[in-house]
Amino acid sequence: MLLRIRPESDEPIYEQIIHQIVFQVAAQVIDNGTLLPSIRELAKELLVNPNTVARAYQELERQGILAARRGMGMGLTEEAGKRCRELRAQRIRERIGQVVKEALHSGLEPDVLKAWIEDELSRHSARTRKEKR
Amino acid sequence: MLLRIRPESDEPIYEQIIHQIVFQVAAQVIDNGTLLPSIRELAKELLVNPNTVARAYQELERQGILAARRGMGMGLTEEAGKRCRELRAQRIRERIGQVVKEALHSGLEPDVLKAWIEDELSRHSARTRKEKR
DNA sequence: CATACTGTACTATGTGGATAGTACACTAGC
DNA sequence: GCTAGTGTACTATCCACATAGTACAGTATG
Repeated sequence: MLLRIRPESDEPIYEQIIHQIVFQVAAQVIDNGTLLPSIRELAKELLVNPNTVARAYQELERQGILAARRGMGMGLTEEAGKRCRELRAQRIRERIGQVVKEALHSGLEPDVLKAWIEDELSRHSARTRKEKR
Repeated sequence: MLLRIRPESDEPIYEQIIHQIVFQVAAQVIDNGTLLPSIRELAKELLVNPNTVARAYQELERQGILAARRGMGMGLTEEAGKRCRELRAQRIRERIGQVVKEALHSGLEPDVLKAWIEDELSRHSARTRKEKR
């Protein structure tokens, strides 16, 4: 499982883990029923404390995306795909709304904002077409 | 000066103060050369600790937007307008880029993303046309 | 000059995120 | 049954943000 953690980010590490797993499940990079790496294993891979991974896993379990299997690890639920797509939509729409609201509220002309959005859209979709990074 | 502080936000209070002042200067709601409310005064108005306001003012001074006038308060620089418009563009473009990158990287179809953006754009520009909230 | 305001600089406390380390109960696999 | 791995639950420490309170140097204003 490929996760990119930025310790210096404003977003807490345990939330980065949560949302990146949610996004990968939504993108079907990880399929329903898959067994995720154990807390200690993922912690070692991400150079992060096991407690931090445990907190992320607990939150995902609370939302019905993960289910604990003692002695084996944490597995994805059957509803994981559906729920993750819902969460992805919720997160993205909320963040778009924040930026747009903030930008217009700051007196920025809507045309300029739309131009910037188009710019970023083409920039990142160009990268997506070729490879991931 | 109208600032809306959300103590429960992920964004630290002192950063909220900074970026809201920057945005209002960029929008020319506050003109160059204006004298801002004193640290203690603004702190009382925002129901926030004076130290928090002081930290925001110090950062704005460090960026050449504010200048301290002992006994009077903090006043906007002559370059304040220009610098604040630069900072506004930087902040907005960066946040747009993050959301777009995240969304496309999560396997979301570009068409869906564009639809969501159009939705939020029309929603908030409708509000802007009438009043602020 | 005297007062009241200004910004600035401290110390101390509380909270949440993150780390470190330990311990316990459960289970797959040999 | 044993071992090694699993999730879970603690305690302790560190750091940043925010708060509370005090003190000091400079200045506008009377």
